[in-house]
Amino acid sequence: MIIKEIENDLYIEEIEDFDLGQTLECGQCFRFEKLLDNEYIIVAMNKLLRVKQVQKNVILYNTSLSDYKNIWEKYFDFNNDYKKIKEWLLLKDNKLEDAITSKYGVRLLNQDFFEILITFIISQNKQIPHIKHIVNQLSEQYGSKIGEYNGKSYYSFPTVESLGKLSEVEFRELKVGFRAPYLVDACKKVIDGSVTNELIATKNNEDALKILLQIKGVGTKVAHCVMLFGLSRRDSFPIDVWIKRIMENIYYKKETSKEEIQTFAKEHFGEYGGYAQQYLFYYARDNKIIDYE
DNA sequence: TCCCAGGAATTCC
DNA sequence: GGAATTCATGGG
Repeated sequence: MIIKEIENDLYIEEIEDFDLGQTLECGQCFRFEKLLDNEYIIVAMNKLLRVKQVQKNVILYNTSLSDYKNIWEKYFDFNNDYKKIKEWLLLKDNKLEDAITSKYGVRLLNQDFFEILITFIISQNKQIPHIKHIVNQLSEQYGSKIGEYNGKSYYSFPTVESLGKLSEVEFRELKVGFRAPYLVDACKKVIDGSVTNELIATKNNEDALKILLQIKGVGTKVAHCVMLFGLSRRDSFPIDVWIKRIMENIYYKKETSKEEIQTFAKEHFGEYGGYAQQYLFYYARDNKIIDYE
């Protein structure tokens, strides 16, 4: 991998195991728009970023080397060795071969804790396009304008201070429905310090989950998503309808409880559970895997 | 009209 | 203690 700063843009050359479209569209992230094939605009980390991929080269437009080193290298997980991860998973289990081969370019983004917490509380029992819409509305109304592209304005994800001021009624105006009180409770607990990034970072998995589960509306699945996407805990294994379906199809050949799948994933995939989960999730959803009967 | 969505809380038995 | 129902909202 070679990094070059040319005028105002940053060029990353010869990057392996990365596909921009797959990484953004695999379901881990909601604040992006496709501009062209292999070209996207992303809102993350209080910044607006236009990115383009041409084969194994990636261009981050209007980005300095220091922003890359301070923000984007970590965000895109570029200093992680996915060749090693995929080899480990495939050696462990060739049942993952189709998913990993098909979704070879997914990287797990290192996203902001509070944004992921709020987003995945909203996500429950919703389809991805609608989640995107609500998070964009939320940002437009309560975030800060961080830039324009093609005449369109973009807004950062709101801070906990600004969302903490909202009432249940104000959340309902964003069409979050029954999740409104959950969002109020999440903000309250982040502000009063009972559920924070810093606190959870010091805990083992079991205790970290317990802390997240204190929030109303955060159950096992959302807690695992927060751990995986918002706290970079790559051994987490969120089990939603798609994961349940594909695990039943690949491993069990019959209807199986989430508890049983959770225990199996922990034993079987260990510290790489999160990667396995994301390859499987994206593959299952993209191929419209159906319930096992 | 009915069914489902990157679920979780509540109620029922 | 596990299974069924309820919770808003939008889309197919």
